[in-house]
Amino acid sequence: MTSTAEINQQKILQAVAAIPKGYVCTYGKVAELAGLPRHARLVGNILKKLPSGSKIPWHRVLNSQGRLSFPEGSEPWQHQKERLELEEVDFLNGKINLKRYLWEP
DNA sequence: GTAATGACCAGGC
DNA sequence: AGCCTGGCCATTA
Repeated sequence: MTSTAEINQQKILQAVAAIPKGYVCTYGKVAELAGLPRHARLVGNILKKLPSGSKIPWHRVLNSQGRLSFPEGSEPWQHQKERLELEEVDFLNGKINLKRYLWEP
């Protein structure tokens, strides 16, 4: 079915997949890069439903505060943090320095 | 059809 | 720093 989500999902996933290794992006930016301004929320909704094993680097997507969108200390939070650290993204005080790692084309 | 929810954001206090 | 509000849009009940 060619629902809106179907199309937007591809655009958003494509935008997320375009984030280079070692960089991160915010939800708002991802939506904007996908050609869907102000769809930040939709990005979260889609990533949430994303099947595990997907090749989408969802861990490179953060909220505008440079923090992970999960409660600090939770399982998915640790998982995402770990993945980012493997890509040379450093955490300072539990937050990421967006000035340094934010990907802006 | 309406109402509530969400891995959000920016602005105001 | 924090918390609340309005907005945005798709999904879900």
